[in-house]
Amino acid sequence: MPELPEVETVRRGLAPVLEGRRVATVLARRPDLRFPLPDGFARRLAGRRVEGLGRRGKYLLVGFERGICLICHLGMSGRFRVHGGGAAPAPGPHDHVDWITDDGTCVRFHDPRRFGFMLWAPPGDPESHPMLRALGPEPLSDRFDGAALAARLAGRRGPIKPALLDQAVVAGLGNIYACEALFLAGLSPRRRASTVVGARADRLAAAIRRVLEAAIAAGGSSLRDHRRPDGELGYFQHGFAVYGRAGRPCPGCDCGRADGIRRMVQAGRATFHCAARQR
DNA sequence: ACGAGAACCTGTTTGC
DNA sequence: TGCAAACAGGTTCTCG
Repeated sequence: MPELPEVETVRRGLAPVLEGRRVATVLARRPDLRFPLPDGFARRLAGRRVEGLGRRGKYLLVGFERGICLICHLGMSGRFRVHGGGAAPAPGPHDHVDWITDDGTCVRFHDPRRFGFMLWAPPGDPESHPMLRALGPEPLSDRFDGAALAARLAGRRGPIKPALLDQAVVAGLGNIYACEALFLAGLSPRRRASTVVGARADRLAAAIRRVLEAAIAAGGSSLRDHRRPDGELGYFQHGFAVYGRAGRPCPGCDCGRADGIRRMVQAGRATFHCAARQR
């Protein structure tokens, strides 16, 4: 599922029910997700108060008292769901972890494909974890602009679209928003990454920021698995210009081609683009 | 150094 | 209709 806007939607949904509360009970129904659950997972969390929920790229950071921090990744199909007001529904086959807070709210992690994971962050300095340290700039931060993006793309001879999926270039883009940002910027997914400099890099950085902010405002995109923690659907999927729209007309394009949007495969992933509008 | 492809796992969609 | 192949929002490893 989840790219940056979906993870941010999850963070915003969980914060009000977790922050300031104590995790009274931890239920882990299997010992592993993508990786084994970390040492003492249930024991170390039980009874501990949640101080805050953060996010870095697609990683959700759950900060507990006394410097304990859990790094969560939703993989392709992971989702958190909040069940308030009494007993949660009986767990289904892929409901792997429950946290029951001291006011009886159940926060449940569900992940059919189990590409998601939870790991301890280094105490006191969560971002020094190897997985976070390797991340590129946070695209919604003040420091992210065309120059910062171009610097990360310098020397890359492959096409721009797969480069945008590299979390070391910019943190948080996935297949959907990489396609959408390139469309908004008018750049071909096939363009050599190192040629995205100057005004082109400015346009792309601005497009990335714009599409991510719009998606967050819409509660993310719900294609298959993504739900907001309250169970509601995101609705940014209705705002896609190109993703999943092969054979449909290109929106906002005067090229007049009824089959404006094309699908191709790059680095094993589907890429959607308008050949007339993206150069 | 970089990039393509496979692997990880399950559910859903597509195509014959 | 039925079955098998293809495909899915991610990350990491190997190989060339």
